Amino acid sequence: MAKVAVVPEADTAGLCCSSVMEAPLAEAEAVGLARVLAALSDPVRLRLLSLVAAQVEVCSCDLEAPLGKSQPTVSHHTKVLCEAGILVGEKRGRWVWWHANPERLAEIRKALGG
Amino acid sequence: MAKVAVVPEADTAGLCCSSVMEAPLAEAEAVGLARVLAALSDPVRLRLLSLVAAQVEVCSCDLEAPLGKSQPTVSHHTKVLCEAGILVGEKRGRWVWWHANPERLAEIRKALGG
DNA sequence: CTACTGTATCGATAGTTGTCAATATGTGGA
DNA sequence: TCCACATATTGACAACTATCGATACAGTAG
Repeated sequence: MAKVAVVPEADTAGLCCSSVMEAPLAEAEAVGLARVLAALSDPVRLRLLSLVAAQVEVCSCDLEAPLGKSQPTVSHHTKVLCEAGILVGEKRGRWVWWHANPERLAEIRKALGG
Repeated sequence: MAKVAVVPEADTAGLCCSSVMEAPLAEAEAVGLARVLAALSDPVRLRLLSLVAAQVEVCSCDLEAPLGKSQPTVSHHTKVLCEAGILVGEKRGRWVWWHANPERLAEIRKALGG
């Protein structure tokens, strides 16, 4: 192995083929979309995402202060966003650099009728 | 008063002026957006919304069977979606008719970088 | 007014989640 | 090797939520 690690495993599920506003959702589609939206339904995670998106990439250690949260809490939130495919992390040395995944956000908007 | 009642009170908060992807969110913006997204982060509510949106309007009593949930549970979910401004209810006689609020969905998509 | 019916609310319960202190893991430097 | 530091994980706790049975409320019809 010689690969730069992407920290937690992302849930790359394809959200849903059609939009919520078009046709009744199947149970599995609803569960998948709800999972991703749950990742976004927390104020700390939304602020975290906006902080990362505002710059090209941000180190975990630079998130604690602006968020006002402890290191384990920040780690927890980055993990949730990463597993939802919204954030992508890259470990370089001792640090993990996070950047947003705009395509995933586009998928979510599309599932919401965009 | 002689107005056809809109059942629960909708939270008409303006979500946020800018998108999550553009600039760091203020605490209040994050809380408001998170509240609305939390209303969408449940599989039952997503299916409920898709059922309502697929038709012009749907009566509460016609939701229990397709959702497979009890009447109090359906009532709970419609209330949550209504308070988030995503669903609008109109009481006519003994029935409540629900229809989707596409503008609210558009607001949400915009806040998500649309 | 009374009976019936659709909806909302209450109370209880099980499951989930955000938070942090403590600890473990991993990485680079001396 | 040993230390320092960035991050992840664990364990515990409080707060929240989805669910349903029981019940209250609000209209309609008789």
